[in-house]
Amino acid sequence: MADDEVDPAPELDFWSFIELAGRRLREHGFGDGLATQVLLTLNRASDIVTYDLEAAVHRPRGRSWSAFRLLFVTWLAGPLEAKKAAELTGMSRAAVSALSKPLVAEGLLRRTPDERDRRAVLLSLTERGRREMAATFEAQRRRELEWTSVLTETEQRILVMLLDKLITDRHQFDVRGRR
Amino acid sequence: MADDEVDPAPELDFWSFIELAGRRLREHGFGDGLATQVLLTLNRASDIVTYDLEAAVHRPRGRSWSAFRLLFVTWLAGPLEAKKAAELTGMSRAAVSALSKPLVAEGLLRRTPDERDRRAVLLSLTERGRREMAATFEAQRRRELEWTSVLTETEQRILVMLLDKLITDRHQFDVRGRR
DNA sequence: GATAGTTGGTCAATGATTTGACTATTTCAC
DNA sequence: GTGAAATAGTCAAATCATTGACCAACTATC
Repeated sequence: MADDEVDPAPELDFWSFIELAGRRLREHGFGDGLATQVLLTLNRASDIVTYDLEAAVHRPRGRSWSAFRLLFVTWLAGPLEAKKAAELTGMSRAAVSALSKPLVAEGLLRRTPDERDRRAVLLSLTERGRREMAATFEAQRRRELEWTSVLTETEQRILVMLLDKLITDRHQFDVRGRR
Repeated sequence: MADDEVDPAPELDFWSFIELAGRRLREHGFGDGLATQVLLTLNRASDIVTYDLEAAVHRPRGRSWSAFRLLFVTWLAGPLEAKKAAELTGMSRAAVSALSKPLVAEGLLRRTPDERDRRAVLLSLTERGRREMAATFEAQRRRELEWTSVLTETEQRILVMLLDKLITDRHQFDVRGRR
């Protein structure tokens, strides 16, 4: 039966796949596939950029992407509870706990008991941590600018606005996610 | 009270953090932080949506997000080499190998040796696999529509266009990423 | 103010994915 | 053709993050 042999599509990369997918979904009666295309492209773009930043900026400096995120929010949001750091970075409290251990040992991060709530721990950067973050962020920023420079400033603002809109209005339907 | 330290920012969530970050980066002399904001928002949006789709659609059906992605590309791109499936889904060949094992055992996926290249294996869906994917994708599609319905069709097309632009032109600088 | 329930952080176990080594095959150069 | 280099898939080891259990501390209610 000739249902199985779809033509091998000689040069099938991610982009032609998206097109192919749209066509097939339409054949299967699944509408125009625009929503699928939006989310597929969103995920792919995020993965590619993140992978690049990690590989180009952070791994060479001996840091994981997650460690960078933790240092980054601590750098900018001042002394904050581990719980808050977990929320802002989008990781679990356990992950923050595990990640912070070596960073404290290396002298980048400080953990001070919270006066007001003795269960909690406040995270802040040491002077050394601040210096490293300033340097690391400068490198990351350069890379970010390379990525975003293919868009005009207006396009960048529109992009942010559309992404904001996409995830800010999500309370319309059941939200059980962790953030 | 004189909070000589950084004020604890009572209601600090991801969105106010983005604003705070912009302000702080400006203070530190790092420009307007627009590039940072673009990429931060991109990652966050992708994470939130993906997490939701996995939790709402796939985990309840006993599938991981990765397994779904593998089945999805196999469904739409017909019989394809494991290598190609890895490229399209953005995972490693080893991951495809590992993921496909239980799917074959469950009778959703078929692995047939490639006639032309006896090193390679062709992945395709069984009849049962096709039925499951049709049902699963219908559920995923409904969820996708809920997400994207806060944007007009034009906005969705612009979003895709901007994301395409962001990652298509990346060959300007060193690309060593895996895709 | 005692007690029940909640919350913050940590630990152990689990699951998932990557990298690198290895085998089998193919491709290329001569 | 023959041998060297490259490639597809798999396996083992290592990495990393999540969940759930747990303890300590806080909060609310009686």
